[in-house]
Amino acid sequence: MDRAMTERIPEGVIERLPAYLNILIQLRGDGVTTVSSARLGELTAVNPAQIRRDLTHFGSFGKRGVGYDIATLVERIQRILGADHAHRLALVGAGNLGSAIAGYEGLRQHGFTVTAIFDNDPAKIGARIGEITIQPLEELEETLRRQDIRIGIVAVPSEAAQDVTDRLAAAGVRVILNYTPVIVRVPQGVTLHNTDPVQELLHTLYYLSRREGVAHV
Amino acid sequence: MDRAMTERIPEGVIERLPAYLNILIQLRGDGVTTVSSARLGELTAVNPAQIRRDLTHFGSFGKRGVGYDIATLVERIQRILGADHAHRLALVGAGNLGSAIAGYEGLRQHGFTVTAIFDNDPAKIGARIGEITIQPLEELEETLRRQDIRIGIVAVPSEAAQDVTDRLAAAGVRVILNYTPVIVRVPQGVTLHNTDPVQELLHTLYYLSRREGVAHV
DNA sequence: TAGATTGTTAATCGATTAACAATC
DNA sequence: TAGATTGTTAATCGATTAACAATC
Repeated sequence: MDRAMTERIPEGVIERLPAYLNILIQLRGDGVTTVSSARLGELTAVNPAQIRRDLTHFGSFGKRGVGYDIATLVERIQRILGADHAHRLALVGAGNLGSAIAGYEGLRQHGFTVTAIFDNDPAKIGARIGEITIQPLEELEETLRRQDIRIGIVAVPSEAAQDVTDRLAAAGVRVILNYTPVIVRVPQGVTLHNTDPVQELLHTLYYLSRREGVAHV
Repeated sequence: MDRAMTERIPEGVIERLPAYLNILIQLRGDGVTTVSSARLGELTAVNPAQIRRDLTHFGSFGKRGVGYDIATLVERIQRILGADHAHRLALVGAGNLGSAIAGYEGLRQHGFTVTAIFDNDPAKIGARIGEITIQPLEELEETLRRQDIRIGIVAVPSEAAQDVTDRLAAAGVRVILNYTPVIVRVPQGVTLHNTDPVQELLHTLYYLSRREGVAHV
C-alpha cells in the first residue's frame, strides 16, 4: 500500500521521479534487469542517498546487497505518477508546434495518445495528423466530453491562448500544458504547466556568462 | 557593482529571475512604471518576501514606500541574466519542431535571433525559414565559427541527437537546448538543458491523480 | 560466510518566510 | 507628517546528504 495517501510528498521528489523513470525504461530496453542507487545516481546526476530517500516515500522496493529490480521499479513509479494506464490528450493548434507535439514518439511510449486535434484554420480542418482528423474549434467541448479527455495542450497563437485555456478548463480538462508565452489563468483545480523555451534560454544564459558550466537536467 | 561576483547565488533565484522578467516586460508593455513586491508576487505566484530577498543578491534597486521602477528592474535583471545584448542561435533540425522554434516570436523579444539553420534533408536545404536559408549539416562547424555562435538548439530525430550535440560542442557552442527525448552527454564547460514534454506531462500527471490542483509555473 | 547495498536516522545545509526597523 | 514598502535579520521550515545498522 502506498504511503502517498497519508504523507505529503515533497515537490522535488515528484520532479525527479520522471527522470528516474526515463533512465529506467532506457536501461530496461538495453536488457538490464537490476540497478543500484549508485548507478542510477550516476545516470541521473542525483545523489544515491537522495534516490533511496525519495523512493522510501512510497515504500521499499529494493533488495539489500542487490539493488532495485528495474521492471518492478518502472511499474511502481508509473503507478505513483499515474502513468500506468493510457491517457488521452487534446491538442489545440495544428501549426508547426502542434504537429511536432502530435508526432512526438515519446508520448506513445508513456501511454499518452493525442486523440483530438483542433484548429480554426479552414485550410487545416479535415486534414489529418497521423490518424487524427483536425476538427474545428467549435467541436472542442463536445468532443472532449465524449472522449472524457483530462489533459489539454495549448499550441495556438498568443492571442488565442487564454480563450482556449478557458474552454479546455470548462470542458473538464484537469491538466493544461501551455506552449504559448502568455501567462494564462486557470480555475482552481486545474493544474497548469507552462513551457516557454525563452524562459529556459534565459535561465541557462546566466550560466553562459558566469562560466559555471554545470550540466542541467 | 553587482555582488554576483563574490557571492554564490542559489539556483532557485536564477530560476525565478526569468519569470519576474517576463511579467515585468508585460507590465512595461501595459504602460505601468512601478511595481511593489506584493503585486509582483501576485503575478508570479512567488512570496513577496522571497522576491525582495532574491533581488538583494544583486543589489538594492527598490524605493522604500514606493516599490520598484519597472524599466530599471527590467534592465538590471536582463543584465544579470546576460540578456541585455543580442544572442545568435544555431538551430539544427528544420522539421516541424525546428520551424516552430525558428518562428517563435518570444525569442526576438528577448534578443535571441536564430542566424543559422541546419538539416540534412536535401529537400529542405536551400529553402528558407523566415530570412534564414537552411544549410546542409556539413557546413555546421564553419558557419558556427564564422558567426561565433554560443547557443545551439537540437531539434533533430533521436538517432542524430548525440552526434549533433557533439558537433555543436566541438564547434564552440556553450549552451545546448536539447529538444529530443534522448539523454545526451556534453563535455565539461557546456551547459545542457533538456526540454522533454513527456517529462513535464509525467510530472503534472501526479497531481492529476492526487487531485491537489495547484497551478504550476 | 563475506560483500554489497538498501532503508532509515540524524546532521547538515540551504531556502523560504515572517517580522520589523529603515526610509522614501 | 502619515502611510507604504523596501532591505535585512532572525526564525522556520524542508530538503539534501552522510553514516550505518539491517539484511539480502
